[in-house]
Amino acid sequence: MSAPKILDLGSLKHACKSCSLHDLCLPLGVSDDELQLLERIINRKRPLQRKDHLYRPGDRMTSIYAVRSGTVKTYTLTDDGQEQITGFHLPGELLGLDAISDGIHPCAARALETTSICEIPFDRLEELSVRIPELQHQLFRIMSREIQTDEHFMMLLGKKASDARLAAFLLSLSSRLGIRGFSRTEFNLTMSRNDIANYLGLAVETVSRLFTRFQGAGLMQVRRKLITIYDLDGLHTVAGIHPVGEDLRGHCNNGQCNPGKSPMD
Amino acid sequence: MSAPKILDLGSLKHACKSCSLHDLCLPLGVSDDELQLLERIINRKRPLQRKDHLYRPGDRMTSIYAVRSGTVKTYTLTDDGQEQITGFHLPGELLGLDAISDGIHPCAARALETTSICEIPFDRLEELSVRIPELQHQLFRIMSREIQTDEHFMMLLGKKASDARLAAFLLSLSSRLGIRGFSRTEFNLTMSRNDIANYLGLAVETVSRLFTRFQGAGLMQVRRKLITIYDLDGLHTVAGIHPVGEDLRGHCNNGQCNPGKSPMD
DNA sequence: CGTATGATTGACATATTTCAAGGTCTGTGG
DNA sequence: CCACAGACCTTGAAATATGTCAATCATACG
Repeated sequence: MSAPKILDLGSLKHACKSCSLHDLCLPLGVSDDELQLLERIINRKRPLQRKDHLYRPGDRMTSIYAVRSGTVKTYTLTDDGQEQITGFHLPGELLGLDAISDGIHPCAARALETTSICEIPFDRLEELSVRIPELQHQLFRIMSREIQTDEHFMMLLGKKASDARLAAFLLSLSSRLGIRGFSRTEFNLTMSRNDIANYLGLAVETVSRLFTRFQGAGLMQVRRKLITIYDLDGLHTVAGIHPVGEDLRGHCNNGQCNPGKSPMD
Repeated sequence: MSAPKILDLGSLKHACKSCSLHDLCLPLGVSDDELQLLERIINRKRPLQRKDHLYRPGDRMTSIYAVRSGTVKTYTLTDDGQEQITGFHLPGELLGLDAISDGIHPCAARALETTSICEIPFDRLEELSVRIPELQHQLFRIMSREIQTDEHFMMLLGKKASDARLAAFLLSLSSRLGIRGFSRTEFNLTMSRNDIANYLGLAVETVSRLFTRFQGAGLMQVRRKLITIYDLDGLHTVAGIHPVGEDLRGHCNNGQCNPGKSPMD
């Protein structure tokens, strides 16, 4: 089908609330009218199957995307053809922001499992942002947060040892899933050990050993893909983050700082 | 409003062209009128002296900044109080974009030498962006570019050996200076070895040794702060970027491929 | 079932850090 | 102007975290 199914507004609005554009519209005073305008430009795409590409490096960028459900990894190829993963994108997160600059996707985006996606044509989003200043502001905020997250990640790669990296990675997943209403302590790794290692700049073997070590230390249980975290604070300590020290909320590199729970489950 | 000294438009426009907001206005069809509007909100700040802070972590963010001349480093503090440098900002580059999200600076910004800065109040820039869609677009592009650069840097930290990191760093400086009209092959490092090491996730000693090695290999000359690059292509090769043909001499992840001794003594 | 893919584990290699020392430059105060 | 202190940089030797290589094991999948 060329034209994606048109959804009635009520459900779409709900969709945005629980799903992805949460970030885009909700945290600010976007009126219902404006919300409708926004929703009207959003397309739902047919779900991606595992290993399907959403886009590839060099593709023309026309839209940005929000993950509704599933997981997407983004990666580039190094000059010698190796894959370098630049991020994992969970439900409610945007991707494609790195392509605005050139209008060409520098990365590939690929589903790690069956994944549904909302597509937001960027030119229309820009038009709308001119008409809805709050939306423009929110877009700036989202991109800024991405930059902040990236900086944080650089610190991880530049300064932290392997165990701290893996711990921080797990905590990041935990927190991001938690924000969307999933369990913070029990979840499935949708990416392979290889992907994790690649992302964290480590060897697969190192990641594997660390999992066993963390498990041995009673921090968590690892059964294949299934992670059960027993000791979040302990993981924080390994990650070199002081968990209780008042400031975990203050930073909250993930946005969503409001203590209020995600509305849906 | 304590309008800082009003500069005549001619000189300001010239200032923007040669200086910093080049990126912001020139590459697109911003009319003279619009350019004037933009220029009117920009303040020149009194020059920073070496080690002066432009802002500190936790400071309220009200403006973004463009480096007119000089160098600024931005850094965060890790949880255990160590400094982690997140970037060096050369003339013509913007900083503070990571603070839009929270309205609070997550990083500190500090001058590495006498530095002059333009300040752009962000709320006014946003207002203007609503009125000048091309400006909004350009801002999105700039932020997107930043994200892209960060992704690239992650790859460096995650995948590249120390020599490739340093080579890439030098090439980045070279290219960025070149863009602004400075020499690509001869420049001063305004940052200490310590800063470089910190930024690249290496030990100072490693950086020092690499400099000697690069010098011994005839890639460049290092005299204290003064860098003279003799072989840009060679540096590209070390950095793992194939500038032209691909000749990596087999495996050689180490820059010094000769199994014998390092060419220097 | 048997083959392919991914994960784990061990032994070994090595790039980079750490530790320690000495060298060089720069600014300062006598 | 010189001497000195302190910061910065370089160099060497030893320590180590992590990568590489190789073998085995578990799981998924046709």
